[in-house]
Amino acid sequence: MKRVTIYDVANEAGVSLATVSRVINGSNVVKGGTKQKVEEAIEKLGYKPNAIAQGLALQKTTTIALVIPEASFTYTGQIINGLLDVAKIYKYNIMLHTTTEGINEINDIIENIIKSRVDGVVIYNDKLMREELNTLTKYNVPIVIIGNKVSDSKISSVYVDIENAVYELVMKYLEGGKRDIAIIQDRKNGYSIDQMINGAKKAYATKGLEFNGYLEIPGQYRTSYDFMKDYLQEHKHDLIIANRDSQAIAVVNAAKENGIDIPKEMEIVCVIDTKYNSMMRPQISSFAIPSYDLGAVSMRVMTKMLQENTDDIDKEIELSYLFTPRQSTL
Amino acid sequence: MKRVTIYDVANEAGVSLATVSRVINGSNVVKGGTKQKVEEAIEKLGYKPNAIAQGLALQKTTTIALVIPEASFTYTGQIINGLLDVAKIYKYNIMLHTTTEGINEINDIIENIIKSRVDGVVIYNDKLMREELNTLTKYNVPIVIIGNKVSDSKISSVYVDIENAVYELVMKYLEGGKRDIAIIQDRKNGYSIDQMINGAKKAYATKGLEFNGYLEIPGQYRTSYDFMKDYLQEHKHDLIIANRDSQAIAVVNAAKENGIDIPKEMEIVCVIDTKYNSMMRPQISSFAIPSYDLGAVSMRVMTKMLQENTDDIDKEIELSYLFTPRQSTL
DNA sequence: ATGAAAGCGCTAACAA
DNA sequence: TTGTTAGCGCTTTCAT
Repeated sequence: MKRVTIYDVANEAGVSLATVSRVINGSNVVKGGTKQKVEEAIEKLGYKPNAIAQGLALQKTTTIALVIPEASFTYTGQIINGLLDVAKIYKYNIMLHTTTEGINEINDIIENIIKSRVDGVVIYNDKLMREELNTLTKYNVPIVIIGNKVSDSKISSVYVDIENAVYELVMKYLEGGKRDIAIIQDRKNGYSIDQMINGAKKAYATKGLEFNGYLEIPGQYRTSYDFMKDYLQEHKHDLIIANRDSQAIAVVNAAKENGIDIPKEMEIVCVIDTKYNSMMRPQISSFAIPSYDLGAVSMRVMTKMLQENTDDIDKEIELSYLFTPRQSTL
Repeated sequence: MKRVTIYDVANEAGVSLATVSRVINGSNVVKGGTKQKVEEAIEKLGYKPNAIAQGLALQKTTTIALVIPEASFTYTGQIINGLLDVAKIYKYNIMLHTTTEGINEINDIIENIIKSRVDGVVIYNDKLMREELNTLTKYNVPIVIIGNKVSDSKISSVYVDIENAVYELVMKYLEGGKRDIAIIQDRKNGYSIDQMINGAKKAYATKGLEFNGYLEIPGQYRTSYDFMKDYLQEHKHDLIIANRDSQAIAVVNAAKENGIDIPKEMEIVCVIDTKYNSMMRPQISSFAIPSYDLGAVSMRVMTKMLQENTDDIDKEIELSYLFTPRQSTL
């Protein structure tokens, strides 16, 4: 099938290309008869407007870039779903970029994003990349950050106050006389782990105590499970807090291995959970972080930034969590 | 920052825009001195070529569309990772589209894809959408299908022979004297479920038997787990085959609930597993479907279709599986 | 080795 | 109501 352009349609319909343009853009100045003719021509030729050419002429692509860390998608998957659903409503396309480790690559991605002239970019990344973002801002690309609380004239953010979530949780346990609380992670320090630790520290400080239950998986361990299996032989805590359910599950399994009864001897809570948690026995108590909403709201904010004066919109949107007790806590 | 174009660079460097174009495209006819000047100008102005304009001029966008069913991403996530990794290598961008139920929406997506003038589209969808694909082919868009064995001049496919996988598995059990085998699903009939059933049927037929162990979750059950919990009270099988690990896990949990010992009293196998399987107790025996490779190979095939004569390349690529026994089988 | 100019397909101001 | 025309930013012959 030969490429058919707006000229072909104009010819076929016996009108000028401007008229065709008006028809496909739903202008209401076109007379019924001509509109009809044009539509028939479009139908007959199978014409589909070239979004690239439109993009050039209009200086906008109606596509936004989404940047997420490469990996499991078990968690980010929900974010993507939320984002995509809203994007669909506003007829935006999504260009997907994933980041691996390595600062160089993130620069490549940003370069790429600028070249592709997307209308905006939504970033979910556990590391805050202030410097890299500056490049984007310099080129006037509107940004929405998921998970970090930051903002300036061209940047909005949508997040959950994890620090406070952990603070409240830890406080509750401290009040209850439980003092041996640990936080586990399995990667380099990420932003959300930082927040969790801060929350715990604050809670301990409130009680005049010092928090030092920070568990980092040593490099020689392949997985959290391997580490915990060994670790739990010597240590036991009142409560272990993990970031994701996968880690919490690893702890549960390791605890079983060591004959530790959960939740009686040790309780476990995770911040983020996925559908797999619902299949676990015991099911992990968690904060119900609204991943889908994180994505959906981000995209919504983005459309706002793209339409309205950026000064008029709320640039920091906090979504709420809800602690959901399950079988891993008393 | 004002938009800087190739003209600005040309001015700054005191050359024509053609020369700038040559420099950014790595032409080797440009004299060292001028090249230097141009590069300095580019650097000074912070110029980034406009991919949209390039796309218009070159009639290609170096982006390909990826179509996947909306949902958990636990499985498709790996496919995406594979695809993205090789897309990166060949400098292709990925436009992500998800399909929900409803034929209408898939047509919207196809329309959208055609308008956006992507160079090709990779589709992973459990339903084969012959008719919809025809639209794409009519517009000469190269297509790679993941999971289905189909091909024609503009279509390639990358898949795993699930039918045969199930056939072999079922044969083994039949040989071992176990005859009560069931296949479970939780959605409308999808392509891979069809294949699984076909595989089972063939195996039974080989033995002169008829296969009728097809379990469909009735509408009134919210989840596989709810259904199985009831179902297993009355029925028990030698072997249950599930498509994904999540379903297999549901069966495991339901079996526990009913005091059925796995694998002694009932064995379970799933076709596709994710990282969560490794956390389960018992871990589900599975075929190690190479999801990542499915994505990576698809993208590789796509790049080939984009470069070479489509007649010269292998259009049906079968990836192999490997049955991996774990704790859910004897 | 470099420049001039046509063209990629479309939009939008301006004319008619 | 419709048509004409000048861009949008870049690539690529064809000259020079």
